[in-house]
Amino acid sequence: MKIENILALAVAKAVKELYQADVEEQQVQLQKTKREFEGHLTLVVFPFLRLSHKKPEDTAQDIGQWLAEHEPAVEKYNVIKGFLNLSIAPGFWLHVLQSIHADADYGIRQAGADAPLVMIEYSSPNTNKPLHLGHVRNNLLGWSLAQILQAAGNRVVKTNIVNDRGIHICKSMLAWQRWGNGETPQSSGRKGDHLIGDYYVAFDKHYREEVKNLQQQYEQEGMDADSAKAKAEKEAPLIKEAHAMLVKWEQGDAEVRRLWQMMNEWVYAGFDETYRALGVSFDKIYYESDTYLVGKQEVEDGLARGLFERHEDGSVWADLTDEGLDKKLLIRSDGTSVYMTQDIGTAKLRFQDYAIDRMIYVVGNEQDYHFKVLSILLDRLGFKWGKSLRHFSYGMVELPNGKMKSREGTVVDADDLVKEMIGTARRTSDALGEGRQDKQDGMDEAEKNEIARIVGMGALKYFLLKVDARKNMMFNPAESIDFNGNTGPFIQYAYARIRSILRKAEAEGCAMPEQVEADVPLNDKEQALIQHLADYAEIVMEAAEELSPSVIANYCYDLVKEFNQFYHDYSILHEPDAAKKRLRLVLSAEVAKVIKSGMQLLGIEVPERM
RNA sequence: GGCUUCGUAGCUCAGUUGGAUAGAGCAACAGCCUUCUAAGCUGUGGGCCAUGGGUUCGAAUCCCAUCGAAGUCACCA
Repeated sequence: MKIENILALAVAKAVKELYQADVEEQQVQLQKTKREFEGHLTLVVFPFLRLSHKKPEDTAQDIGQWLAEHEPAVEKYNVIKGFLNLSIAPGFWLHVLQSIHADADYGIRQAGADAPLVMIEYSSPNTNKPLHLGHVRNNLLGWSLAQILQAAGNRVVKTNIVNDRGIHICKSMLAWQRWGNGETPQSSGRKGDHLIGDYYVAFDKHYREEVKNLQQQYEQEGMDADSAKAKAEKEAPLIKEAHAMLVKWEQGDAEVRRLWQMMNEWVYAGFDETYRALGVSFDKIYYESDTYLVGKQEVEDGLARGLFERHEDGSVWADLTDEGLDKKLLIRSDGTSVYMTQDIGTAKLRFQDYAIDRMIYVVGNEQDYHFKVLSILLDRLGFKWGKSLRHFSYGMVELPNGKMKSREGTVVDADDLVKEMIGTARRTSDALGEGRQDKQDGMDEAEKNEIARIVGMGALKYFLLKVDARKNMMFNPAESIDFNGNTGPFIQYAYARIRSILRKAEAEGCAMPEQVEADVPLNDKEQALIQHLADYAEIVMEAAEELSPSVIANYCYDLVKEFNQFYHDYSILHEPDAAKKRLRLVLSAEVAKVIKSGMQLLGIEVPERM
């Protein structure tokens, strides 16, 4: 049982006996005692004043006295204003440490066969360009959320919806046809998604040129600038050709489909590589080309049931004005489907494939409105899960000079970023290796590279996950990523140091004790560490409930900070008192265990040495 | 303009059922490697928690207004 619960119970009892008043266990406010005061847990007594009819100090004194006499876990207490600071007996902390020590999967709940099934959609790339930093944030958040939900006892299905059809793909296809000379990833040595991205950019470049020329022509014919531009954007030969290609695609034209198939395969091969580097994967991948017709059918059915309206030009709309929203287009006048229609189809297929209890979409906050509408539409269409779908809305990554825009070339490419992080990690390791002691002593090249990969990716992942996902975040390519301070490598380093100590202890023949011995005295830092470890199980549940990887990240950082202070002040291997040494070995091992577990929930690996 | 979200140190960020003197890291300065890995530890300086009201024993946290930023309001996805 957790110490907070034990004390809450005891406090309720104390109030009952002292003031003859009933207090719910829930109402008892216990918080960690601030560093500058003595004690471990602090009771806020203000809520009890109306029961005691006494001053805060006296009330705290009363309750403290009672607890010290009746509750064995409370060793002593002190009162500062309305705050009752309680010191917990060392024996209790040893007991807590033992329970953590005995549980190999401490903090993790196994999902039973009847556990809730959560489907989590993330990544959702377009197949016309490579992944960038924004996608990286999405992928890492999605993966981490899946790990956290699983650790909290849910069954989790990770899914991806690939936007593999539409005008954007046709643009790349057209550009490749026109200027590609049959270039392939193999012939050019270029990663497939980048190759396709190049042609998308090429299309845009030529298209803009056409628009510019046409606009000039229209203006000379007497149009004003704005309408000339609008007309030019529609009339440019390239965009008309792309549209014609899209129509052919929808009609199933064999030639176009073959090209589409081939180029998408290139992109998928490229994405797979990036996903592998990021350490993410999916249980089930959906393709928009498979789901958009389902969505269209669903909308037609809804139309037949009078849920939607068809305009004169043939387009289909949902009227959401009674919900305080606008009217929303579902099917274009030319009969093709839009984004919303496809999402309806995808949702339907998913719930056919899985008995989903909970659906979570990891999608950027620029789509808040979209998911609000999707939820209402699914509900109206009669899907009982429509109302309860959850849009995990995360903020965008901003660059010092503004938003990332692929057209303006202000994107941070995912592959480049990964490469750069790993390279920086390697150079940092090499530089530190030249110091007083060679950290890389005895490592071969492969091992050095593997550590650089783990550390570089750890830095990147931690940087993106430690901040509150809902907020926009700033990424300064020049100086943002650091390997010191509140970073992934800081935590990984602490882990590697502990592992090193444990290896040395083992080599000395000092085996890890099965049991934590009772009656070993504890100093403040040891107690604080145990108290910190004791929170982990609750932190995991909290992270799952709030869907917040940053809760885990910040917990791990605090834990490591605490450990580092301990590590600095006390020796472990050189501790002369054998019982004390055994205790510290257990304590260190448990800190390492929790770090590893927490980092795993963030998708971050920990190195045995670095 | 309507709606949504956000505003905490020079910079990047923590701070959730309202609790003590608002915390880290980076950057600056000053210390600590002859003992377990210095990617570390210790110290100094740095704050009108955007602004103004309100709610109460108590507000960075809850409510209202104002200012500022971002997103969205497409026959793009």
